[in-house]
Amino acid sequence: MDIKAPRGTKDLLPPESTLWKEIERSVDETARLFGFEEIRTPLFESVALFKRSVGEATDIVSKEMYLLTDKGGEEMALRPELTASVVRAAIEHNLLSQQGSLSKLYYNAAPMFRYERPQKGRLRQFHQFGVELLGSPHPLADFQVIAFAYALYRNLGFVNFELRLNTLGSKDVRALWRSALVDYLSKYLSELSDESKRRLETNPIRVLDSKNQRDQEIVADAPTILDYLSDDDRQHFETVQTLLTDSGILYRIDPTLVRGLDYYNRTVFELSSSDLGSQDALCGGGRYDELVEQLGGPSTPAVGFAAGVERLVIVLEKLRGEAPKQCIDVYIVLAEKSATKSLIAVAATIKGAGFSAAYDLLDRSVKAQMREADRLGAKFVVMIGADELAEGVVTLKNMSDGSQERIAPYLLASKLQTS
RNA sequence: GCGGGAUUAGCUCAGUCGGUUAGAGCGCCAGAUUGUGGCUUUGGAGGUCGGGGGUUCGAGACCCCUAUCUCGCCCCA
Repeated sequence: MDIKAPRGTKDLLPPESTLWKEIERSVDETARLFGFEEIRTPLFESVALFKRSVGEATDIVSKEMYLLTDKGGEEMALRPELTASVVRAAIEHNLLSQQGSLSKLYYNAAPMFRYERPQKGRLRQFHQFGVELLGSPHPLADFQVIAFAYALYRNLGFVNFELRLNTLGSKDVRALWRSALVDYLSKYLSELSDESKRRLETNPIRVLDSKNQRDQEIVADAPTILDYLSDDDRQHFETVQTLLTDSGILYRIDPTLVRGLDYYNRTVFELSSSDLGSQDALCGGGRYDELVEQLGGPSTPAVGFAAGVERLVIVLEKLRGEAPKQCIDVYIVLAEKSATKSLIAVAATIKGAGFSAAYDLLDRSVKAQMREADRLGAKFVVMIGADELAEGVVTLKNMSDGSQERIAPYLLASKLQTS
């Protein structure tokens, strides 16, 4: 076959799909506990939405979007992220019209598209879950969003992850800091890596998380946002930290943590795992108090995060090793070919009692059927043959100890329930 | 978009200096066991050696192009 899945896309097959299902259930359950409700938005949106929210100069918008022009001549983009869409939907459906209204929304395993060079943990179609909490300026909102992410990873059994926290201050403060940063970095222009020289022009804040060693040495003494914070910003950030500390959530302040999307302000955070290699961010998020208004809605503070499902899966598989196979409760072996009527009746009885049942669909020998039962991890085998038919019974075999007995079919359900 | 590594059976991989019919383990199918799984044993099926071109008497191996995966850069979830 010469047609393959497009570069950077993946077919989701068992048993990995089982793990995905578990993650999705875990996200749903955590959302329920935190009182978040699900939102689903279109896979494509007007290009303008992302230009106005994520930022026209960002790589995501300037280089990585899947663009298409529909037959009506509208410029569309497959969504590269979901915050912009959620905010658009919240505005469009007046979820934010009331004073003091609050929206707690989440999304689960939602596909996103970015035209990037594929790598482990980085695909062109990838999937995220995340939350958006719209309407609260309070540090408790920041806390709740971080606590949501933290609880989720903890419940899935994560131990090796790190929560990094920073604040970007508010808009005017950030502008001041940014120009101080540019002044400082300019002094070292000749020593900076080429990449950082470029970023100094386009997005100086990103020089902070350069992986180049000399860059990092220079950055270590650079002016930090923490020195520029307003009293309100500082108070907000400290309260968030207090709330985290009080609930036993470990974090590290990382002044070099900056987010790649333009709309963030104040609190930003990232959860990362050393099991992932260079694409190590499990989830990232923060506060975006001006985005709603910027997209034409009422002035509404907000905070959220997004998490990569594929990266979570990589770490979980590493954590858990071989996936346990799904076992079936009962395999029905048909030893008398003409008895299909009994076969399907017995199968219906078993499934009616809430137990899973399977039987041979390939007209194979008894031996092959038994092998199949074993392979499927069947706890019991029900055998139907000429003898059983004549006596009006079935043979029930316990696969773990090999014992077997003949019983009337109507007793199967209760027998299975008590064993 | 830039640089490195990889691609051989369903899976994980070996394949020497370029040599004749491309191998192993696991998995799969069947027999030993005419109605009974696992363990053992015997046999069997399964390969356009990622694709295309070139060098050569001869290419899985060497050269070029290409696709995909992967590691790093970039970017980010």
